[in-house]
Amino acid sequence: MRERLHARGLRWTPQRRALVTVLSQTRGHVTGAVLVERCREQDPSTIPSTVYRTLEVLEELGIVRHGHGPDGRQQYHVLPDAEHGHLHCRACGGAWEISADEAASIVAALESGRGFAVDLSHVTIVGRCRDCR
Amino acid sequence: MRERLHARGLRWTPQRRALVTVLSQTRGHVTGAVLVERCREQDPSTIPSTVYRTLEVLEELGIVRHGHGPDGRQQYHVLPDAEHGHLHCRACGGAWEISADEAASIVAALESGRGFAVDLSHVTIVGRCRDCR
DNA sequence: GATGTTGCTGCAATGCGTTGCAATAACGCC
DNA sequence: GGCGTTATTGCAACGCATTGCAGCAACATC
Repeated sequence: MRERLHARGLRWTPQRRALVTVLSQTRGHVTGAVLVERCREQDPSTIPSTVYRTLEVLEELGIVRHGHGPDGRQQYHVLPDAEHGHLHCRACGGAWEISADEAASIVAALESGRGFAVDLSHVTIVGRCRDCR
Repeated sequence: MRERLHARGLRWTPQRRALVTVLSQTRGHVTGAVLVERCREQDPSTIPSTVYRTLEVLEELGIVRHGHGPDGRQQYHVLPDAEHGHLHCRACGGAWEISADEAASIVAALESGRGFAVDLSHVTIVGRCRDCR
């Protein structure tokens, strides 16, 4: 981590170390607020704006990705094995991942039809799941 | 409008009238904040929470639909002629609509594969447009 | 037109996230 | 180790949206 930051002229600070530590203990999806809270557990003096700004930096480095939940709130996921989208059931609140394969058809359609490059990891599709219909 | 509200046991108030007036003068997409501001122009005593609550009611009646912009903020569109999704360019901020036809492939894929019913109007896809790539 | 119900409003507080700015402290270099 | 540069931090204020609650007022009924 430190080297990757330095390579871009960025700095390795205690606050960043704390967030990276928290992230390394995180699986799946987390909201920004949860990350702030977990950082606070480690260091109660943590400031939200610092966390959010660090997340921005880490996203540029490709360490995390963020999208928005059905309510529009931030959702981060760490070190995605593969790029994927998100599926949310409006009724039960359940969440699933959409694999690149599953999304291939629409990605290809927008690509060829409009020349639009979809950022799949930022896609959240809302609707109703099988059980809730 | 009044009748549709009454049919559900709801009430027709001056505040709702104001918002409906604003909406009737609105085309395309608007953020919640903009709607609040426009209502304020008509009636400076407008309260945000009332506007948002009324929007909720109108959404249940199918008068408006809301989704989230690339930043997660609310975006409303009025009386959609046809259900459609949204496409946002991360670089230039441009926005386009995705027709039901264009989205048909993924809607069908999620439907048959998972039994998931997509709410297309709530879908926002972010990426980079042809010009910005 | 008066009255009772109960859906709505106004308000205040809260939550999540962003931004501007001055002070701080990493880092490279000697 | 000391020094200068400048990326970061802390803080305070702001913006958008949501929620709880007490009082108000639309509406149906008489």
